[in-house]
Order: sequence, then C-alpha cells, then structure tokens
Amino acid sequence: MINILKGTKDVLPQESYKWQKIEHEIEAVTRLYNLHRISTPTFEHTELFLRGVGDTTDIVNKEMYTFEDRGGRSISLKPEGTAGVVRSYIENSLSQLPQPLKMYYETPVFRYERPQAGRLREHHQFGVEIYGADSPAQDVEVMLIAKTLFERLGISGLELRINSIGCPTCRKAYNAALKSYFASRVDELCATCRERLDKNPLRILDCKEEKCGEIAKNAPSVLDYLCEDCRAHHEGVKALLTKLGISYVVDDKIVRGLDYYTKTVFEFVAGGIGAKSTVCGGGRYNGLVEQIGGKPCPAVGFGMGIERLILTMTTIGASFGEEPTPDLFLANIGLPDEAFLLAESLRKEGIAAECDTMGRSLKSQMKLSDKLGAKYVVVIGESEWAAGVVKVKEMKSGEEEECSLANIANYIKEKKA
RNA sequence: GUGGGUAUAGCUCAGCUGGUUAGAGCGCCAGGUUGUGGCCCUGGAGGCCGAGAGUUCGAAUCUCUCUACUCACCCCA
Repeated sequence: MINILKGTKDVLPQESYKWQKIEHEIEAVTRLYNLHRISTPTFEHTELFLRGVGDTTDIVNKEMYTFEDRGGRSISLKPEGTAGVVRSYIENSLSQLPQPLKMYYETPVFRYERPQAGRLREHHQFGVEIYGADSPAQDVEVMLIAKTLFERLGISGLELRINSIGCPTCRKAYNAALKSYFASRVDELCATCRERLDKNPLRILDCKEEKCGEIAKNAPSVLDYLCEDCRAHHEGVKALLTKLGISYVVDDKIVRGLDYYTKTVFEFVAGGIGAKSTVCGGGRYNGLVEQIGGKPCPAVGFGMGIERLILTMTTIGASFGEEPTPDLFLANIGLPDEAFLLAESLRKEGIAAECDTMGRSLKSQMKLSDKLGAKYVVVIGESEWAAGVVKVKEMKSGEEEECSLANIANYIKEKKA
C-alpha cells in the first residue's frame, strides 16, 4: 500500500458536497461583486516567488516546493495565489481592460510545513485580487466580499481585525523608531527576535514569546508613524466600515507574513478551530506589480483557506446543505436491463434515476434505496412491465400511487415542483 | 527545524498485573420462504494488534530503535 503524502488530504465522496456548497456560494458572491475568475498555473519560475512574495519570508525561504525540471529550469509550486496573478496581469497587459480589474481565483497552494490542525502542505485558497484602485473604498469592498461570503455560508462571529503598516516612506521612520525602542532592551528579547531587530523589527511585534510580547506591548505603534497619505487612507477605511455598521478592531500588532503588503492589512479570525484561526487574510500591496516588472499599479486582495472555512463551519454547526439524493430508484424483479434502460431514458428528461447493477434481491434494492435517500421507488416486475403500470412509492411516507410507465417522468416532475 | 501525544477491523474503541484459534458497536455483503426500505434477529467478509530487534517456555500486552499519524511552537490560510 502506498499512502497519501503527509499534509495532504483526499476529499471523499461523502464530504465533497461541502466543497460544492462553498464553491456554489463563491460563485454567487463573485457575481454580486462583478469579479472575474482568473486561473494561473500551479507552478511558475521560482524567481517569480522570490521577487513577489519576498526572499526574506519563511514561505519562500524554507517552505517552497522547488525543483529543477528536465530543461534545467528552477520551478516552484505556488506557495500563495497573488504572485501568479500579478505575473499574468503584466504579461497579458490586463491594465488595458477597464480598471479597477476585479478578479478572483480558486487554487491549491503548497507549503512544506509541519502539518497541524488547520494547516496542510497542500491547501486550497479562494482569493480576490483587485488592481488599479487605491481608494479606501476599494479596501473595504474587498473586506465586504469576504464578509458576504461568510454570511452566505452561515458563519457568524468572526472578528475583523485591521491595521495599516504604512508605505515604504513611513515604514522607514517606523522601523527606526522600533529599532531604537527594542535596542534598549535587546538583552531581554528571545534569540530569533534579536536577529529580527536588524532585518525586520516589525516581526518582533508578532512574537509569541511571553517576554517579547510584554516588551512589544509598549513599543511604538505603526499608526503613530504613518505619513499623511497613509493616515488619511486608514481613517478612510475605518470611516467607511463604521458607516456600513461593520464592527472591527484595530490591531496594530497585525503584521502579515508576506513582504508585499502596504497600507491596509486585515484578517478575519475564528475561535474554536485550533491554534490556526485566521480564516482569511489580506490587504493592500501597491508596490507589487512594479516589483514584478510592470508599471506601478495599486492592488488589494485577500486569500481565504477553504479547509479552514470548512473547519469553522463544522465547529459552529453551520449547514452545508443537503447531500444530493436520487429522485427515483427503479427496483426490478428479474428485469435488470429494462430497469437500466428506463433509468437512462428518465435521466434524459432531467430526473436523477438510479437502479441496481449488482443483481440484488428486491429487498436488498429497497434497503439500498433507503440508504441512498431516494425520494421515490418503483418496482418493475413481469406484471408491471406487461401492464405498463407501476406503483410509485414515496419513501418518506410509504404511500403508493399508481402511474403508467409512460408517464413516470411527468409524475416525478410534478412531485418535485 | 523544535517539543508533546497516539498507533488493535473501513470507523469508534475494549483487551486487567504477558497465557491457547484477538473482541464489541457501527458500517459493508447476504439471509429471516412465494415481490417492498427504516426497527429487530442470524450469518459472512474484513486484522502479520504500525515496522524491526530484544526479554521470555510463551508478547497486542514488557524493553529499545525506527516509522507514521496527531497536537503545539515557528510561520501562515
């Protein structure tokens, strides 16, 4: 037996309807917000991710599935969804389409990490990418898309956390302030944070070490160092959220793990699904398109983990809808081919018809109908076949009604309507 | 990469301090007379008790090593 790889998961037939439910709602929401789907390859030049995601991030640094293909190219499985979209936006001159260009994707992403609850080596993300608009409204719309999807899936109680991490200009000033603050207490920081101090002091704010957290508590806040433009933007976002009546918390400790973010960052966090509780994370990345080699273009978006979405829905008891069941089961007594052919002709009329293909006894076929959740059952034996009349049994009530064989399709259709 | 936990049937688990052919419930398949599901009853299939080594007359049970899975840290969705 060859087993499945660590950190990967099968979606089994008993549970695939959960995914379909989510995909169905994604389709509905993306239509409401006029988002167009974009699909990019599962693998790209490694260089794209080095430049896009950032070569100092853990994600590309130690978590990428990177290998050489037979042509000697270094390629990597996508560790996140944005870089490929940016590449495609530039490569296909999508800036020529009416802006802002509103896109979404659904894709597997791959990261070589130790799996745990809510964390896999291959997981799936629904993501939104909106290019060309730099307004606070555009940020808020992106948040609304996520929020609307949550609502349609019956998920309530998620907390929206927002922050602004500024632009390169104000970040410079803030980094300097952070460095001087932490430098005074450098001996009390953990080993990794001492390293962070020089390279990326922002990260110290996120450290889970008790001591570091304590020190970070009184660290200067990014929000106090925003430049005029960034400050106004952040205020604009908050004002719009308030007008919409959407509750949120400003958490100036949010530092997303991808280097490309500027200004707004946000996440939707769930309780009770384990330590990995961020269901959706996103923000603005105004420098990314240029970074990859295109003309400067503001952009904002998010990534949402489908597996974590399912986890959340399961723990709060949200409904995934009904598992699909057959409309009609055609049980036969010694007439398997007749039943088989009839089932097929009914399907042509849009009826989900099922029949036995294992040579089961009538009783066994009845049990099967029950287990499959068939709404109606018809028994076809010699006499019915000869007379052209059958009894249609409604499984739920057990009641039977006569119906001519020729009219079964209409009978079932009427019942469904 | 660093810690902790767990490994017995498809699933959830019993199996006391080592003692014959390893168990239950659920699920699956078949039956409970002549052509009707849910409840009930009967039977069947299905386990190298995670792998290897050791202790012992004898190991699912004790010891060691490995592996897998899992939770948590780091980081992230």
